[in-house]
Amino acid sequence: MTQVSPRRGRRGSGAVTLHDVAKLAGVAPITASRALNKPEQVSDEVRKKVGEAVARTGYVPNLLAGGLASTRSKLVAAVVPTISGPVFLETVQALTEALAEHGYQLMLGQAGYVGSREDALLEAIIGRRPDGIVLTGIMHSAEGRRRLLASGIPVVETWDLTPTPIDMLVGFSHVEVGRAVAEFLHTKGRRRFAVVAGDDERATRRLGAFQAAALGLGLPPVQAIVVPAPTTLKSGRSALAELMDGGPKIDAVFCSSDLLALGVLTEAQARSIAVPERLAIVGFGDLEFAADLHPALTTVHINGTAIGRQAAQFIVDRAEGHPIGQSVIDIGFSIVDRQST
Amino acid sequence: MTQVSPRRGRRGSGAVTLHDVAKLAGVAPITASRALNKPEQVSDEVRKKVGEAVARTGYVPNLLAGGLASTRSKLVAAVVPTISGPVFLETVQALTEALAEHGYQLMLGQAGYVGSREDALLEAIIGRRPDGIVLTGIMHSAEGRRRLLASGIPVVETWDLTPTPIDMLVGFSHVEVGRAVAEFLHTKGRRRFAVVAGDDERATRRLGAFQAAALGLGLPPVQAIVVPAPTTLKSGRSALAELMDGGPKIDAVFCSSDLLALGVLTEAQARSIAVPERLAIVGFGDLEFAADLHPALTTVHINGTAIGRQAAQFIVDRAEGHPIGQSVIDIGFSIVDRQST
DNA sequence: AGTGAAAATGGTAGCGCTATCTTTCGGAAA
DNA sequence: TTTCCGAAAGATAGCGCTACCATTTTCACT
Repeated sequence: MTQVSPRRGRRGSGAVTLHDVAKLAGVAPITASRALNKPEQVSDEVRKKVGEAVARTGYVPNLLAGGLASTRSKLVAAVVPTISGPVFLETVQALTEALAEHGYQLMLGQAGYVGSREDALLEAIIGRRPDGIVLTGIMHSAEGRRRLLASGIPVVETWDLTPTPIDMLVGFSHVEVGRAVAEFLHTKGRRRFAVVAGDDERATRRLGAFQAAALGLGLPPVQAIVVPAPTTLKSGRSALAELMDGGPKIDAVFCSSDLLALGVLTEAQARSIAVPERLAIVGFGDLEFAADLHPALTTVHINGTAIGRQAAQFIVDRAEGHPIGQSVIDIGFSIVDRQST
Repeated sequence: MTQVSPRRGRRGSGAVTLHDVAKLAGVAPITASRALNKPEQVSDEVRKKVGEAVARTGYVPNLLAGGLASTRSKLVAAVVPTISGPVFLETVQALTEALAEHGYQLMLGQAGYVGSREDALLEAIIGRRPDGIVLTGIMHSAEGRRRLLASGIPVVETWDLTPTPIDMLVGFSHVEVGRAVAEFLHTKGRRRFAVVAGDDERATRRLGAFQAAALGLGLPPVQAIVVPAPTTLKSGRSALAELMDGGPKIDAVFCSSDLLALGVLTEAQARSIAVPERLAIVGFGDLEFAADLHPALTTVHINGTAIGRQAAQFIVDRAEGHPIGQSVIDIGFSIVDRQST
């Protein structure tokens, strides 16, 4: 009752604080805090008074302070190679939404495909003490993995299946994809394969498995064109040009992204190569436009939304202390057979 | 000298703190803080000792605590309608990178085109006390604008030019775009226009200006097909189908996104409508693939990277207390004349 | 009426860091 | 030598919030 705090002046943001709200509501600060964060623990009357005080003052809780005090920041970091590759967008979107439902906010970091900024990025992320970190197909450096592990922050790796996950994981096997596509094309009667792949690690793995499977099927060697990641329509066009202008004839191309496939398709049209009659094309990703191309693109479908949602689930469960059954989930994939094969 | 702090136990994250580093380096915490944040204010010796202590302990500064104490969070929030529309990606990417260079981190929020989540999102953002907020073509509600203003956080609106910006702004005139495209097509000898546009506010504005300009040019009424945002290749296809199957003949279509334009182009190919001979197509956005389509797509180029960079500049300048010359920048646009017209 | 347990509220003490002020100290000016 | 000044380092006091524990109130049940 002897509280006097005439806002001495120089420090602080000058914004409304929980103290102000509490005073206006006539309760202790801690009670006001509970009214907002654990409403079931206070009486209806307090809840109402505090609610009114909040409305009257326009109070917005300072989550930095809350996070510091509670060691729960309600922040989740997502790291992608680059945001402009449309592949992970679906995952990031689902992640953002699923997290928002639980009151978590997403922090975005771009690692770049080359992995130079990785260190500074990690510092920036860990320093923010997020409640979780979602990695999409990156984190090459052993040093980086060690730092993540040391930080004690829950980590979800996605879009891949590694034998030694840092922590949790939701993805699928790129090796399986490569093999499955090779078999699929073989079943369709194709025999002379080519691959156009980005030079990132996962695409390379798919490529390798595809080649191995073709070999196992007794087919001639697979021609491979490697293009720089992120992949573009343009690289797809020039890759097909290269494929047609030199080297042995081919009757099927497996592309490491739908954008690349669109490029191949575009070049095929420009050269009046009939798809799928003379050339079969398979993409990867099943981007939203794939189904509506002409001809509709056969591609490998990955449920990016499910990956994002599951990653969010993992992190929220971990943060709330719920037990987690499986910490590694293979989300699988499917080949969507459309008109381009 | 009587300091005793045996880590009493239950609270806190258990991580290495600045105190630990300072103790190991044999200096006061505040000195360690300075060694890290204002290195020019300490002696070489201290800088070295602290550096070693950091390396030995693996210390990562807690930015939540730092932000709370200094009221500068080094966080910037970006709000987009949805991340899956590729239009803003370039801007977000440039923003992330430019901010990272100055030690700022990006927080991503999706408002949705409908603007229902806006309120909760604002709460989550403002509560984090970011040093700046970047808005991309949203924030309809007057209430939202009021809250932003009240928060005192620097705001940059982008991708639009409004007469009454909340704070800072970097964008271009959608009205000008609509008019310019109409004139462009007219110059090219086209006379019977159609528009396929998403139902978001900005696209609608472009549409309106396009129609008005066509009218002013003495052309017949412009047929408009409005499709739901975010726009897709599929909507583009069905829009052209609708346009061809009923109504008066047309010889040019202005699409409110490149994806839509790709859809129109695809449908035209499926129907063997020669582009550009019988139908001219203009897109919007100049996505990376536009130049490499067949035929290459004529489209409106917006320098999304410049927008992102300028927005970052605005915020950093504001945060560091540098004076800002212009607080409203018209970044302009250009029509890239390619093969589809 | 008496008891104990649960529900509701409050007090205290930090979370880990930095703004602000104060002290210390070497050396240039007087 | 004395004085003064700036550079370097430290002590103090929070930033705004919540964990933890203590206290008060309520109320079902003997």
